[in-house]
Amino acid sequence: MAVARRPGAYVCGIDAAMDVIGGKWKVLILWALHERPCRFGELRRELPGVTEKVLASHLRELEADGVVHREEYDEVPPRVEYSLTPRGVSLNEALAPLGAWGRDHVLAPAREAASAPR
Amino acid sequence: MAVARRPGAYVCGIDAAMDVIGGKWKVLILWALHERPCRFGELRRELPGVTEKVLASHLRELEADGVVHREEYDEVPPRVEYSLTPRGVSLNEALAPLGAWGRDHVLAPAREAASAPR
DNA sequence: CGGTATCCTGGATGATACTG
DNA sequence: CAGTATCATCCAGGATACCG
Repeated sequence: MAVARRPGAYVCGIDAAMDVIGGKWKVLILWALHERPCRFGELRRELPGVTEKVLASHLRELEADGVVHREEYDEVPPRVEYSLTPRGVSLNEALAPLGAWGRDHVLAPAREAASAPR
Repeated sequence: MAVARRPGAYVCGIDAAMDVIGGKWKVLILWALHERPCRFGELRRELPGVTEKVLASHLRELEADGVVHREEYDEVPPRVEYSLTPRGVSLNEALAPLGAWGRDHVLAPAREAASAPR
């Protein structure tokens, strides 16, 4: 993924968007920030298993893609807060149908067609 | 990605869905099949740059996830046709807003809010 | 607290050749 | 035509350590 927004070569909008959310933790970061702005340490706790390096790298990419805003407070101790930009909010909204699909078709195995709702 | 549908451990529907469409070419395969059923060789031509191995592997995973149907005709020469299942169609529909977002926010650089981002 | 700097590994992807 | 088999490569992601 590195820095999303590869030079040209997008076939359609979907793979362009995939390039923005293509990191392993990116949609989860967006999901967490969707609920409220978070500090670095908070995000780390929200995403069990992510390393600092990867979290920092994903945040920088999301910032470069204009979906995450980074607000740095020049205090001691240092404080940085991440939040969604309007673009990030709209991305999250565009992701919602996909989330619903995943819930219905991946997370809820049975109870799809019209039979045996457990 | 291997075989999407990792054992548990999904935080929300979105990353579950991401696991299904997480291959480099998967959304493009879905996009191509959305227009019409395709044979293996057709798909290969639709996706310039994909190798046979990766295409076959992605197709098998999409089939295992129930979004692609594989119809094998026992003829000479051999013929196999891939198409979307109803589940695949709904996945594609869930992907549409994301595609629209990518078009508006990644492919079309300017002309967004009312100013000049980037 | 909020990172950066290195080094490293595994899995996804690619190239090529071969088969039913 | 529609793959499979093998080998090579690339790089996102992870582990660890250190810095302002």
